[in-house]
Amino acid sequence: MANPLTMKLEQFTRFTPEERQRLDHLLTYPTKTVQRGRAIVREGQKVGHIHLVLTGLGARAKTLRNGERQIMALLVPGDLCDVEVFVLQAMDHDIMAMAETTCVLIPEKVIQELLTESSNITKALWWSTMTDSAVLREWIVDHGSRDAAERISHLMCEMLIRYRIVGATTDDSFPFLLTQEELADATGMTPVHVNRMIQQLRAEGLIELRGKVLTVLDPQALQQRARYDSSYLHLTRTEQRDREVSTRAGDLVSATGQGVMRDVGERVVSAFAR
Amino acid sequence: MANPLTMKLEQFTRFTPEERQRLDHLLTYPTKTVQRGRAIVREGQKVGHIHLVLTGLGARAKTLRNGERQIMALLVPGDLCDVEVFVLQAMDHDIMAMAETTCVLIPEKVIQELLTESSNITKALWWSTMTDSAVLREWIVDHGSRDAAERISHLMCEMLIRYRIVGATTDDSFPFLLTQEELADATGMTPVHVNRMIQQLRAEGLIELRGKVLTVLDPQALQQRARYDSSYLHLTRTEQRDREVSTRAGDLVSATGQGVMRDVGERVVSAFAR
DNA sequence: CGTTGACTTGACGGAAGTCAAAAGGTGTGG
DNA sequence: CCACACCTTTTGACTTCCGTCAAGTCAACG
Repeated sequence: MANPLTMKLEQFTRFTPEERQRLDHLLTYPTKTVQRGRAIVREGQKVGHIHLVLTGLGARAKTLRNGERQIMALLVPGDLCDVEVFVLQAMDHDIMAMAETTCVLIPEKVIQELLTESSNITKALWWSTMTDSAVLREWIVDHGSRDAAERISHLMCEMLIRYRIVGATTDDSFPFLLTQEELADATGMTPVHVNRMIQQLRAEGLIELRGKVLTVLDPQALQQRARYDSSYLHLTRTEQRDREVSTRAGDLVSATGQGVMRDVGERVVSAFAR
Repeated sequence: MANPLTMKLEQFTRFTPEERQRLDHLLTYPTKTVQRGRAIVREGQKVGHIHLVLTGLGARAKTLRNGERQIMALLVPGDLCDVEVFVLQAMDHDIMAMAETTCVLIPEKVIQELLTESSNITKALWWSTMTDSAVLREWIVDHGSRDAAERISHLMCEMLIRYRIVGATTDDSFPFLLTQEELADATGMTPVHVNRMIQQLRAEGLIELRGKVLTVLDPQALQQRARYDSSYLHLTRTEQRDREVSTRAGDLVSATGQGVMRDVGERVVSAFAR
């Protein structure tokens, strides 16, 4: 199986065959599958391992006293759920499964070893948490400065890129596992209004959403509609970093692996070229 | 001068005299003072040192094409501005001075040395970035699930605690350096409506805001008004961690230093006891 | 074929945005 | 020390985007 974590981190750096092996080794730990609507990790909990999403979709969520729920982040395959366990007492929010979701449970000390032994992987993991913060900031901009239609299209643009990075898109289609109610929880609006906005985006010929698959009909136009600018994802792998690791052996797809990865990177960037 | 970074990090752990000295040493690096309205760090920039706020107030902000500005985070004394420089290519947002602000410029490699040499300080810095993320998430909840009056009072509750941590409050008063327009940029509303909500909070007898000083007249009530729950700040220093460092020498205030720090910690927690 | 959950549609109300103008501070220079 | 400019705060009238409530459609599934 492809390693979504590796695919994601390779947006930042290139790994040596040994580093890739180390990352692949992480997938050998026990997995846990959670049904839609149930919690992957609960607020107040403190567990000894880190959850890495392999398939499905997770969401960081807080439920307020009045029963209202706010989704603060979405976790796609390749995302780490709870790096905070290293230092924090307990989770300050829930992580819910928005669809049947499978995670690997990586023991805390395995990550810690990784962090001490490979500075390249360490940097990449650091990059990962930094971009997670950048996504949080962008969501604040979303809620503060964009109207309903923009918020929804912005989220769709972001998801398209993030799914593409882990190779979960076919052209401009990808699994859109949120119900409209959950989408409402994520964008801070009502399900009714979410529905109206989706209709509108459909009417504008920007998207097609049927079943649980979203097809972006005109990425350029959708991006413009959302006032989307992907720079906050910090995707561009630099020439300098590329040179640091001069040779790269084939990966999952053996001989053609390198080509595949390059393709992904280029497609991701080019989809929303400014 | 008191070290606001130390004061903040001691919410998480206790330091040995040596560790405190290392932290104090950071303040000896050159400082930079930025006038209100000017940038401390600009989007796209990549500098070789890290900014630590000593006095004043900074704000992470993005300016959209239409001139609208969104403030995504506020930086009070003791906050680090740009830890991302370690791994990211460039800043994806500006850091603006909301008032005359003084920062120390700590060379990147000094921080890196710190991270490799003292695991206690490393953990504390890690805690700091984790709580920064938690604050971002809470701001998303704010924008998504709270109405105008709640958003403003929530921000005031948060600021009261954060200023108290670094010893910048007198009772329940603290410097409130944002104009109503800037407050509007932070809460995602219009200056006019911010004004109306402030009037309302005044009328309800919750706050007093004159000049640049905010006095919280009834912390309990304001907290309730904002549906505020400080647990996302992860302030509670555990008994376990307290035992790890059994003795603590006096600090800035020499003999009475320990007592002072304890006081701060207790006051911070007790102010908003659940 | 009835039940359930997700999506859709319409009518109405309200919180917050918009526009505009006045009032209150504050600093600077004459 | 006044006068002026400038910024911030305040207030009022009007508009609009989105929330609310409620009913209705549709597909999936036992």
